Order: sequence, then C-alpha cells, then structure tokens
Amino acid sequence: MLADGRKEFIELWGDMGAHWGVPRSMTELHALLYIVGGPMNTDEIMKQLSISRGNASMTLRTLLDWGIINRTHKLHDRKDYYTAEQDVWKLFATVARARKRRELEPLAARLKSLSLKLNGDATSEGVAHRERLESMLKFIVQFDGLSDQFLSMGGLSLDILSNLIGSGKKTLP
Amino acid sequence: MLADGRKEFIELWGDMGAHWGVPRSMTELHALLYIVGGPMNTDEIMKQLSISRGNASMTLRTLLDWGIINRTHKLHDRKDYYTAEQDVWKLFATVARARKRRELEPLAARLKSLSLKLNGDATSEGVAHRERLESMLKFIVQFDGLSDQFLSMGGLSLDILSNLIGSGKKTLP
DNA sequence: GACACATTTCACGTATTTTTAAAATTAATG
DNA sequence: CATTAATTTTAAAAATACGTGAAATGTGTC
Repeated sequence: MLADGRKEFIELWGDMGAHWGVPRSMTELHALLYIVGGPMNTDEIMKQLSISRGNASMTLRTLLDWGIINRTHKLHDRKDYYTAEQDVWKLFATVARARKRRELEPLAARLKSLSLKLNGDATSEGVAHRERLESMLKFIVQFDGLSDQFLSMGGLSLDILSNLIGSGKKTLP
Repeated sequence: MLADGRKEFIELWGDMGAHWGVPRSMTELHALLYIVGGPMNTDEIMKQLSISRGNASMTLRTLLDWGIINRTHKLHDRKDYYTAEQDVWKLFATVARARKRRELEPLAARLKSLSLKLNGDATSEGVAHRERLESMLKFIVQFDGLSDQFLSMGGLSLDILSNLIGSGKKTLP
C-alpha cells in the first residue's frame, strides 16, 4: 500500500533507532506516522508494520510519553488515532530534552554525590582521583547548561548559531 | 584495592554506557583507566573489573579504535600498557566525531538518495511525502554542519557559547 | 447496567547481544 | 630455532532484550 520510498524511509529510521539503543519498532512506528502525516489507528499501524497489537500498544504509549505523537479521535469512531509532530525542530527538541532529563541530569547528580564522598580521602591518590572526577562533572554540568539554552532557542537556532560560530563563512553566496 | 568512590564511578559510567547502547564493559574499562589516570596492563584491568582476558582484549582494541585510550610500554616489560585520555573535552570530541561519522553522515546520505527516488512521484501524496522527507534532511544537514563547527572549536567552546547564547546572564558574579 | 469493541498488561518463547574459556596466532628471549 | 609469554580469534554459554498472543481491564453505547 505504501510506496517504496516511504517503506525505505521507515526502514532507514528504524536502523537509526537500533543504532541509538532505541527499539527498532519505536522509531519505525514514528517514521510511519511522520511520513504519512495524517492520523492512523492501531490496526492500520499494525498492518503497515506487521507488528502485534501488544507491541503497537506499548510503543504508541511510549511515543506519547515522549511527547512526539498525539492522540486524536474521529466522530462516531471509538478507535484512537495517532499523529506525529511534523515540525522537525520540535521533534528534535522534545527528544533531546527527554534524554537530557533522563540521562544527563541523573548522571550529574550521581557524580556530585560521589565527589562529596571522596572528600574524606586526603591521600595524594585520593585527591588526584577526585580532581579527575570533578573535571568530568564540570564538563557535564556545563554541557547540560548549554543544551538547555540551545534547546530553548527555537527552530532558528541552527541557522543563527552556524552564522555566529562560523563567522558567516559557510553561508550561501 | 580500589576505594569505594572509584568503584562507584566505574559502575556509574557502566550504567551510562548500557543506557547508550554501548557494552557495559566498554565504558567500565574506560572509566577505570580514566579514574586511575596512569597506565595499566591487561592483567591489572582483568583483576579490577573481574572480566576475562578475551573480553579485556576485545574491549581494549575497540577503545583504541575509538581513539580514547592509548597504548604505551614500559622498559623490560613486554606487556602492553593502556592509558585513558585525561582531557574531558578531547574525550567528548573524539567520541562525538566518531558517532557523527558513523551515524549522522550515512543517515544524511541515505535520506538524500531517498529524496531523489521520490522525485518521480508527482501525485499530491508523493509531493507531500517528499516535502516531509526534505525538511528532515535539511535539519540533519544543518545539525551536522553545526556540530562540525562546534567540535572544532576546542575545549573552551562550552564557556564561550554559553556566554554568546545566554547574553552573559548565567555567568558567575 | 450489560454488551461489544478497544486497549493494556503480562507471562512466555525467541532472537540478539555480551561474556567467557579455550585454542590459535603472534612476538620475544635465550 | 625452540620455548615461553602475551594477545587475538573463535565458538559455545549466559544474560538480556524484544515481540507475541491471550487474558484482563477499560470505555463508550444502546
């Protein structure tokens, strides 16, 4: 039913997900909704991707949790319909923010408490270890802060920053 | 032999790796070398992490490939010794560049060829699909370019950019 | 409030990935 | 050039993650 190019896009997106440690069906399902553009219900999705109802249900829920798809309804139809966010920047920012919250922030917190724990150790070795730990921590905190700012800049950030950093060299003639 | 805090750091780093789809022993081994700071040989590493020689060997090779540890030697000792890069920015930039090359660039290439393939389809549906595909592609290409610039800025990038973007608001008093 | 349909949960089997242990290869020393 | 030590490869075992289908739980309609 879906033309070749679209199937290939879905596969491609699935490969990408697999590479990133995200279940293949997660990114595939999202790719399907993204490329189709309009709302689809669970059965249509199951058929297109040939996945089970259970899998579809769990994956849809996770995508909803991540905030990159939405649930809608049609009149006189009890089925749930799903649509993907079409703004690529929003998509990216949502996923990035979620990852940041789930991974970077807990990491920083654990490093911080570890650093405190090492305070007691006054041996030269202990001090050296704490220093290394702290430069790691410092980096992560800085990176975290920068990504906050970056993500709150909105969709034009990429253009703006490219110009800022590259001192305008790389723009088109 | 290793104090508690260090063990915890290794575990923490291992957890992080697992989250990112990288084998746990990969990031653990790197964490060990990073926190210890000095050169270690395979046997010391095996003992500390209680992993097999085979595992240690394969993991060390991969870390060498990634360019985040180095091989050294001691006089009158045939064993190989390994040290981790201590500069956190270099560490980050190396890993990021490798990921970029291995993931972002092939992705962009595949999207590009897909977009061409869809050119033949002149139905309104086909056109809509190609448009979505192309906004995705455009984003990825832009992002790719920006990260190139970012990664070539060196260790002070984080500070500099924070000030640039945040218009100096978030610096210390 | 009971029926029909839709969704979610969960225990299970399957597949993939990671680790191990042992065999093979490579290199170094006397 | 043989012997010993170190490393890499390999194949099997263990661990983990993934998807499935059926049963259970919801939800709206008559």
